[in-house]
Amino acid sequence: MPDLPSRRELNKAATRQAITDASLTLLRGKGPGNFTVEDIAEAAGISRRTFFNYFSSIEAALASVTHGFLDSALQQFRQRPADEPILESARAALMQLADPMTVSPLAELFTLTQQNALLSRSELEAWDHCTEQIISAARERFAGTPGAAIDELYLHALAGSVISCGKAAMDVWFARCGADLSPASLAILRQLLIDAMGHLGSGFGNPPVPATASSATDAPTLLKERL
Amino acid sequence: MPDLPSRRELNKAATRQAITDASLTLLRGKGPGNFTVEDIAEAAGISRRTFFNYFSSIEAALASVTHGFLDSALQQFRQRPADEPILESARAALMQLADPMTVSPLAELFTLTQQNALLSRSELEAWDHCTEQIISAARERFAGTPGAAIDELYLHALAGSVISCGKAAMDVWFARCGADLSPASLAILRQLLIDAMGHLGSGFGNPPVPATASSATDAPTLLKERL
DNA sequence: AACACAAGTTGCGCTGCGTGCAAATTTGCA
DNA sequence: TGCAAATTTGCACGCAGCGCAACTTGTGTT
Repeated sequence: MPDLPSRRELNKAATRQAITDASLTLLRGKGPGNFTVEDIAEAAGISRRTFFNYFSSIEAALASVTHGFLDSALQQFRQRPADEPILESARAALMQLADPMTVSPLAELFTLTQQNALLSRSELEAWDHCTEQIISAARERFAGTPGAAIDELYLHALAGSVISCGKAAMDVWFARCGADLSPASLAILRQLLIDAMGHLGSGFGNPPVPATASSATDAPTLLKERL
Repeated sequence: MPDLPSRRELNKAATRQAITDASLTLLRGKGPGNFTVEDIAEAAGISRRTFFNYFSSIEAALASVTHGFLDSALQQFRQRPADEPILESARAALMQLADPMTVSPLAELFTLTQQNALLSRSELEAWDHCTEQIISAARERFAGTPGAAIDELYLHALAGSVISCGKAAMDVWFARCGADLSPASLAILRQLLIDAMGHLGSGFGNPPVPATASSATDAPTLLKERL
């Protein structure tokens, strides 16, 4: 099953890639809302109609970047040991986002998108889709434990909160560092992810600047999870 | 300022209301996607063009229900005492959702929407918009405290998680009770909101069924917040 | 009350989206 | 090689969304 890259599959993947590439190029060049599906089709070397065979809208084509990104994070989550605290699994999975190769496309989308409300729709959809998949993944994990009845509320609230914290870290990081992808910038993102999950793990019990000073930027609260 | 309902304001409010009413009626009658802006305009007694003076799309018109709902919740949050633990404020604000008059329109939207991916876009947008407003509200509150520098990450992560938990409670409640608005059903919603905020406040430290049994449906973990 | 001005509504026209359909083209398989 | 299935493409249609220029209605002034 993993080794069947038939000609059809390859072509489809290539076309799909060509579409998203063309979309991103046009987004860079003309800015959001200033190009049409026909422009994309022409740039990708296909017909307008074929575009719609792959994506239902321009936004959807661009959101495929986000989808790919979140899917890989989810993949990380799934292959975590089942006996690990679930927040720790989530943290580890989110951590993989700080890799330059992975985060780079998304960061660019952020730059070009954030001001524009139109595009953010599909982005929200992508994050929401990921939330649902996390719920499934977590449900499967807990299904392994025999006795316990599965608490759907727990699953939904947890998955939603984890995703929210990931998004919060990205938002703050982007507001702070812009499109900077330098190692220093990525280190900040990494730390923001850790801190966000830390806040979540401690029930948001430590409002801004807990006791003594020490700016939260340098040595924030470590992630000393309950195990 | 509160007492200037000029004729123009009243007309606009009435038209706006007429549009959303007509939209909801058509949604009920014909189902999502089976009616046009022109239909709405006709039912509301206005021109197609005027519709677009109020809303940029059908979804936006329907989402005004959600917006109104969340806005009132936000209003509750803002008028909470500033020295109250912030999670408690959020819990109290979300609690007001369990009121039949308030939750009824939203519950109906849920019934008609949930299966349909098209509409949920604007719903997500509404929740996201509310998140941003919570961030602002919380930022203002903390700005009252003199010494502390404001931790944007804390704000974003907190607001996002609170909203996620509210959404999670609504999702689970709806999956469990459907469109049932009976007192018993609303009691369940109320309890789900409490439980969700409880999970959040305890850092999701108690996975499904902590120690001994006792189904989480009957006597779930109470909200014994840190004060 | 008549006026002028601002605010809101409406009709018109245009571009572009999204989709059903059927013909044309490409790929998989025997 | 030739047939069947999958995929691409052109065509056409209805509708969304918006700019624009009249037109109507509310507001405040003399």
